[in-house]
Amino acid sequence: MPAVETDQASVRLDKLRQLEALGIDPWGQRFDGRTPIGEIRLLEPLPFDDANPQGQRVTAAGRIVRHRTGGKLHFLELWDQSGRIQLMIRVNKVSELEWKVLNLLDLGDIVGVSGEFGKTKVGELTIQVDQLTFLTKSLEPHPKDVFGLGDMEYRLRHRYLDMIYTPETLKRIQQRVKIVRTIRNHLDDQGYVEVETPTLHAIAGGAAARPFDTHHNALDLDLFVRIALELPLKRLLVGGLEKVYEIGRVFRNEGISPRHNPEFTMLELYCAYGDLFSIMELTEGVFGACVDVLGLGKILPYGECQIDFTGPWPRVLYADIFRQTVGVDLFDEVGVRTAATDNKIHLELRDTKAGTSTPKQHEVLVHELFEHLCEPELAKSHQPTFVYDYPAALCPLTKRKRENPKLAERFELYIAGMELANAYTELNDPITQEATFREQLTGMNADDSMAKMDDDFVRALRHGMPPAGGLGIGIDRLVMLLTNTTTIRDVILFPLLRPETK
RNA sequence: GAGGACGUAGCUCAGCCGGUAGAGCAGCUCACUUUUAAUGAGCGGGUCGUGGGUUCGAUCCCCACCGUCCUCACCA
Repeated sequence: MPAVETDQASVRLDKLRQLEALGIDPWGQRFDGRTPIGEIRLLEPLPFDDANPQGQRVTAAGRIVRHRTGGKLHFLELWDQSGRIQLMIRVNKVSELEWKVLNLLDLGDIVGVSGEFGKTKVGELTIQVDQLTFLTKSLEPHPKDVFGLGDMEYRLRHRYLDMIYTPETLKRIQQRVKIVRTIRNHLDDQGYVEVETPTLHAIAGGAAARPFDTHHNALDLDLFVRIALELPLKRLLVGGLEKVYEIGRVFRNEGISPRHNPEFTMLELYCAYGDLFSIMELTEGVFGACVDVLGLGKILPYGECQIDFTGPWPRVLYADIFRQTVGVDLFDEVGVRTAATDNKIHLELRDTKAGTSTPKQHEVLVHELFEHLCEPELAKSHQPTFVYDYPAALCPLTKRKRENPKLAERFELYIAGMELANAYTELNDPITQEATFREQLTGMNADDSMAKMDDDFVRALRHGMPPAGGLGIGIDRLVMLLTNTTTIRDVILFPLLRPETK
């Protein structure tokens, strides 16, 4: 007895050949007149009555995701991006050719159908098919969806299957689109203009992160892929755009975690004549619009907790939360060093390559203490909280407070322990800007410094940038928060994975 | 970068003390004109991530590598 061909892909290829033998194009043609399944499901479902058909005629197209065969009666489920619906196909309702095609269908094939919409005896919304059009053959077996897709790697390497068989995935994609569109509408309504600025930068400024390097051959020029949108947008403020924003991809050559992907999407906006506090209100407005568009009320679940987005949100001073949590004053250098030692924070930065170590500057220690002690404290409440007035040394692009130049007018928005937004009253004094670009924080890795001399940017400021407020929002984290998603990989369609090696 | 866990059929997963592999679904064949994870009968399907080692014998123990996940570090 010859070996039976059992490989599922081969079986499917064989069915493709059989379709061709029947004169069917296995890759299909234009198919007009379909209605999304989600809309069909809203029609009035009348019970089927052969003698007196009253149901509405509908046409749909999509993927076969289930197939219950009977002798002369088949039930299938058809899936499209708007939903699923049952198909009922009876032998005496379709042509002989269509019946042969039906018996060659595999899970994952794409078909178009027309027929009467109604409900079966048990009340299931159904299309009783009288026209079956084959549209696309699937040559690979699809995962059986009954128990869902469990393996993260499989889901990420086959995102297209994840979209079909893990309903939450498609839903999150759709919600992300809604959220981003809502942000654009909200800003456009307030007179903001959206722009696109370069991705390739000669100087990777605007944030503290390691950039990706690249090279332009014709100019023989080393370049970086942008790590932030900030500096080009502020040049546009100089140029007279008063309310400007960009939603764009930025790239940071750093670790990957449930909250970090090497490329992610940022919103940055700048508002001439605004400041830190006008930006707080704007931020509440943007978040509020996004929360509203989901239509789930003002209180959304995130993991174990409930987040109440009703504004205005609490505003707490960095210095206050520092004093309360760490127990010493922000500017108490001795106290801070003691607290750092007590909390096992190293007072020196060791450069293992150079074999040297440098004592860390006061503000670096302050912020390490803040991250170790204050951020967990902030995470306990889960509720949106603005933390503002940061140590100036940590903020080279931020305007100093007039009454205390050791503080800068910066806030970060914390929700559920995540940093969701970062905003400044923008530094528009070119003399101070040049000085902060020159000042390297001592005890901080040079790669990580936000202070990178950018003469061209300083020159722009020297021509006069209006006082302004600026805001950055991590769109991926915002979508995570609003869609109750705990890993950034599930709000990014194709997060970075190592390529498979055969 | 450090530590931990995992990798078995198309998918989801079992596999005990080391004795050469199992289930459900999917696939194939047959039956079935109202199913809902349809049902009934039967049949196929595996380089147990890769490469070494120990052993009479390795999916199982050891080492290395590859990949994924988690925690930490990094991300001021």
